[in-house]
Amino acid sequence: MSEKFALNVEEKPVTGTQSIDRACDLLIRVINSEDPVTLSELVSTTGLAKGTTSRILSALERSGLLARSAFGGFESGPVLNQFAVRGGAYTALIGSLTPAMERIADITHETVSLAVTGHNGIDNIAQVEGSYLLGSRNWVGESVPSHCSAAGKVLIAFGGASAPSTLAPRTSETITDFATLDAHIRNAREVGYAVIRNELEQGLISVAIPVLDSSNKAIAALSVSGPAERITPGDELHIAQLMRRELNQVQGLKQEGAA
Amino acid sequence: MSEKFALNVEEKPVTGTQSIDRACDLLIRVINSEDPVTLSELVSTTGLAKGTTSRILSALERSGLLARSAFGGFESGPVLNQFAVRGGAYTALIGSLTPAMERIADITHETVSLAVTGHNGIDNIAQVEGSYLLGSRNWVGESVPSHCSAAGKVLIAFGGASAPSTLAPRTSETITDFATLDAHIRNAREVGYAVIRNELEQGLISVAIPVLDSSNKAIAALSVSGPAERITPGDELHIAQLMRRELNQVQGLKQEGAA
DNA sequence: ACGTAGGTTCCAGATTGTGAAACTTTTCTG
DNA sequence: CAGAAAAGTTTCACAATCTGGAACCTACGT
Repeated sequence: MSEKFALNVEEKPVTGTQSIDRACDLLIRVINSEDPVTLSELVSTTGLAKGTTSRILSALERSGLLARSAFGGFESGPVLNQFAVRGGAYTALIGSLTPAMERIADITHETVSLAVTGHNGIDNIAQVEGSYLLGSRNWVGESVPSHCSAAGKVLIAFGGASAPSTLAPRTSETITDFATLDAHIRNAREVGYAVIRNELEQGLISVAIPVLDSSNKAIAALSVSGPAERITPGDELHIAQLMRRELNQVQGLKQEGAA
Repeated sequence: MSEKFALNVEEKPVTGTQSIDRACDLLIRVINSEDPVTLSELVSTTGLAKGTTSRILSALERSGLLARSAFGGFESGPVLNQFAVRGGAYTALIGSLTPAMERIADITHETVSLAVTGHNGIDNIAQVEGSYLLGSRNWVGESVPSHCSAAGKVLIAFGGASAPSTLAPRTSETITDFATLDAHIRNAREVGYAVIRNELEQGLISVAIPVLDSSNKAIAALSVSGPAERITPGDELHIAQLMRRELNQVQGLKQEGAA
């Protein structure tokens, strides 16, 4: 269960859904874009035929998933915006962990983040700011590769995510070989927490622990992040223990996974 | 622009997107459902073939739009959940109006709501509770038909929504003929606000004003709701004026529509 | 008024999606 | 714990559906 980092290059052809795959791709491109995206932009980035793209986007608009902004260009439609105000599936998790995150931020004065396994990396879904002026900006809604994120390492270590198939470097210290990553994962599994030091961004340290369900599988990761000047290697264990202590006081967490 | 209530029964055949339409329909059914939905449930409610449904749902899952819950059944996937934590497209609007809504709730002690035109009716996207114990429950994330909603009437009156094609009754006092609805709309356009009295639910009164963009088109509706015992016909004008006064103090609203 | 870019519609053709049935897996039930 | 039933997946031949190039519209900008 841990030796194998065999590249998941199982080339499943997956046939019978060309148009739906294209529609999903277009939909995701639009909703992940900050600003409205025009038809032409989508045509050139996807390489699809203009007519095809127009037809698919019209179908998505007709269903209410997308909408056309007043100034031309597509953006998320009423159906998805309404879904967003309802809060999506992470609301319960965020709600139950926010008090603990606030206490950790109070004590450490550093930024505390909550992350889950996303479709393409690790997704940050909540964040509580510490009191230091020098701290992380708000990265809620963003994704990072799992191999250069402390949250990613614990999620992999505790069965909440699978190892990435490629290890793209972000800094000179990013882990780029599977043996080293494996070592980090094994270590995380033993000590119960994981760390990144300069692996995502120069000077950024992050310590993460897993949030486990009733079967001890990670459903999320809690982390504290700050500059290398403040978080020394000697602090890592203490931060992890603090997080674990606060997390243990959260009620009803173990039920979440089994509900 | 106001005489015509001609039923929009333009039977556009719309061809060339059967599979995408089906995929959108399935996706929306899943994300609008409170609990995870199983394949069989979707097969029986949509009438699609089992194999087809399975294939489409797999494609949606592969893209990350849907996910399979631990106990079987489909639910919103990481891509959409991540979209939700980012807040969707209504965040800016809600953020700029919340202070005004809170002031209105302070003064009236009633529930204040914000609604926009949705894909299928009027969507409630934000709500501030008044201090009365007897008040509306939280209906953020829910939709109501436009003809029996005060917000719906002003949205129609000020070009933010089109009149519905059918007038389904909700109570004995729901407007069910187009002539009466037209009269209400015209009146709303003249006086600048709209009211429902027992038209959505017995005993529920609601007064709404439009939130206008730079071209005086309604982009949303602000409303105060409460029981008939407290909100008398004589109060309606005062409530509308109060809302207008508070809304006029909101900065930067007129720009929103033109941004 | 003219030209250009952005977007929609059309249409013949074949690639793609379809659904019934076979097959596998999971969940009841006695 | 077997045996049955329900739930879900895969297969396959067929043709209906989707495709993409080109023609056709707008709506700007000059």
